[in-house]
Amino acid sequence: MNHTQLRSFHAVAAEGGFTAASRVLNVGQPTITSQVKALERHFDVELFHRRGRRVILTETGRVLFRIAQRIISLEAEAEDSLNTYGGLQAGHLHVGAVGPYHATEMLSAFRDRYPGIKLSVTVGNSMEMAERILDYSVDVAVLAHVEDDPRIYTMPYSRHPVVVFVNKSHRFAKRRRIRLAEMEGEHMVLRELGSTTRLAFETAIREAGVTIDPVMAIGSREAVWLAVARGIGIGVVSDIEYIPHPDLHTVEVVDADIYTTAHVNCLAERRDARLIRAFFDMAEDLKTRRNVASI
Amino acid sequence: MNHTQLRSFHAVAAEGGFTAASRVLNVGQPTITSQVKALERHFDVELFHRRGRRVILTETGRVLFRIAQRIISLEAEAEDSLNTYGGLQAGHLHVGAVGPYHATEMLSAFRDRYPGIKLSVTVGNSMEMAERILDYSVDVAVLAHVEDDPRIYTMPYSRHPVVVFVNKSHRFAKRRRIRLAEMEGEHMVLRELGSTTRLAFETAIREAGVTIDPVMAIGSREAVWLAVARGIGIGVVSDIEYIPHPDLHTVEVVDADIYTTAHVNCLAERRDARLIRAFFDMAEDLKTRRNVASI
DNA sequence: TCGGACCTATTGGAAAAACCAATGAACCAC
DNA sequence: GTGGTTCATTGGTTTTTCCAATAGGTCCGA
Repeated sequence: MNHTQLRSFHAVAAEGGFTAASRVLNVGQPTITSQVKALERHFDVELFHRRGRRVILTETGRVLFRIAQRIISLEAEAEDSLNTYGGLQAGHLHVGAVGPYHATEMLSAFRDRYPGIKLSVTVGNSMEMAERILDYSVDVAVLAHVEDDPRIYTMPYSRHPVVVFVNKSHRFAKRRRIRLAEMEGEHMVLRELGSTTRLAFETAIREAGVTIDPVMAIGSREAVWLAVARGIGIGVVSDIEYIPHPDLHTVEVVDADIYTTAHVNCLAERRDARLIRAFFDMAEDLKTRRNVASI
Repeated sequence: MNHTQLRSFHAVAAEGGFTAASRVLNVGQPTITSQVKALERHFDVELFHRRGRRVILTETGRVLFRIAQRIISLEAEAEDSLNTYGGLQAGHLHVGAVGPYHATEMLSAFRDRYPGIKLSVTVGNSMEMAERILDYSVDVAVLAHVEDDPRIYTMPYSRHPVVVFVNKSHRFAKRRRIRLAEMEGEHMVLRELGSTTRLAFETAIREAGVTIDPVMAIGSREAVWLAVARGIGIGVVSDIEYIPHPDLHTVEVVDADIYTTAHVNCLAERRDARLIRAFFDMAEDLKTRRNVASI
């Protein structure tokens, strides 16, 4: 059975005539005639009684019409559904992030722009996020780290200075700015080796010929924060990630360009998937707006 | 949305791959690829994640698949239904007849051959039957009368001698055969003017130059039968229509070829409608079988 | 009862779609 | 690696769909 034939039949039955059906389907009337006739001939049934210029469903036709109506209605439903997803009025975007800091702004903007899209956020380190991108369990990920993998597409999003933060009793506690050289020999609490912030900081001091004393490496931002609050050492953090604390104080490093860059990542081959493109477009807009605002 | 695309999508989702889908649908694999791709491009959605040689439904794809399954299943139902009607395993045939006499044999044979077809029988006179054929309220009609209407197709079915029947006290009651001339001046109980039996009989006696005395014309076979039983006159009837009665006796007319012919009729343009053709074919078979049996 | 309006059927040819064979590229199991 | 399997791409062919023109019929009102 041909679907065009079924659609023609349905229109004729619904509109009560071949000509009326042809108008509804935007085709010529002979087309309708031949489609319905082909359907009748193929199954060797009569679907309509042609009484002069009136057509009346036969019993067979009535049975078919009931089924056809359900099919047509389901097709409309399918089309609606696809339009809804394609038009970004429904859908589900899985977002990965190494921490909520960079991602929240984007998630909030995305939610405002596409209220119908469900958002799920997975938090994990950069390596985990890269894996999840590759196995489709997240659609986009906001990372500081840049994956060196041709399968992953990366867009720089925002640049954040790395600041030093110290306990209130530390000698830097009264300072607003320091120079890098002043950190020589400082006890420091650092993140684990893979941390992008740590990498940026260590690159900077190595270039400046400064050496520090890494007293502790901890695998969590909050743990570092607490350790510094207790005076175990001083810490470094991306300014956007810094959480105020009564015992803590931040200090700007003036003579070095230490920063981390947040990137939006996705599977390269999915760069143009509807939802993913929408997320990147929105990130692009946020970036531009911030630049304009800062002028 | 194109139906071919939907079918391809459904097969891929159901079979778990493009190649598997192409085998099920008996088309080449490139066809499937292009159909699904076209569907995705048209609505700007992703339906499958292509993970190497494995394909996995996206959320959008899952939603569409559920709808597509229902559509495909309804299409199978529609096709089944049409095959059932086309294969004469279901359907409804409206049969008209002037009396049950000629029709019952055919109805019985038809029911045996096509047990799934519902039969409705409408009884009425020839003129009513002709009208009902023309307005589609009966599909076929078994009549003695031949309609002189080009829109009605007619097939002769069986020829039945017209016999005379008399009351036990009549002078013919002891006879097996009479000649037509012997009926000169007889009191006769006849049917109404339109009766085919009456017409055949009157034509025969006119040709033979015999005149009779029509004492009564009654519009019902049963009424004539009763009138003759009471001795009001003698009657004529098609032998197949004759119903025995203790007070009645049938007499054959040997020197005249008086008979009626049962015809099967239908709307000429519907001669090849499946059910109608089946009825005619069956009538043809019955006729042939009777001729063979009579040799 | 006659003609205009309206409807379905038919036909031949044009436009569009579905389709395939061949081939490429990526992946997986051995 | 290597062969077997899978999806993607390309071009050209076959099939389907479609239309314009037209015929033949019914219906309705003058």
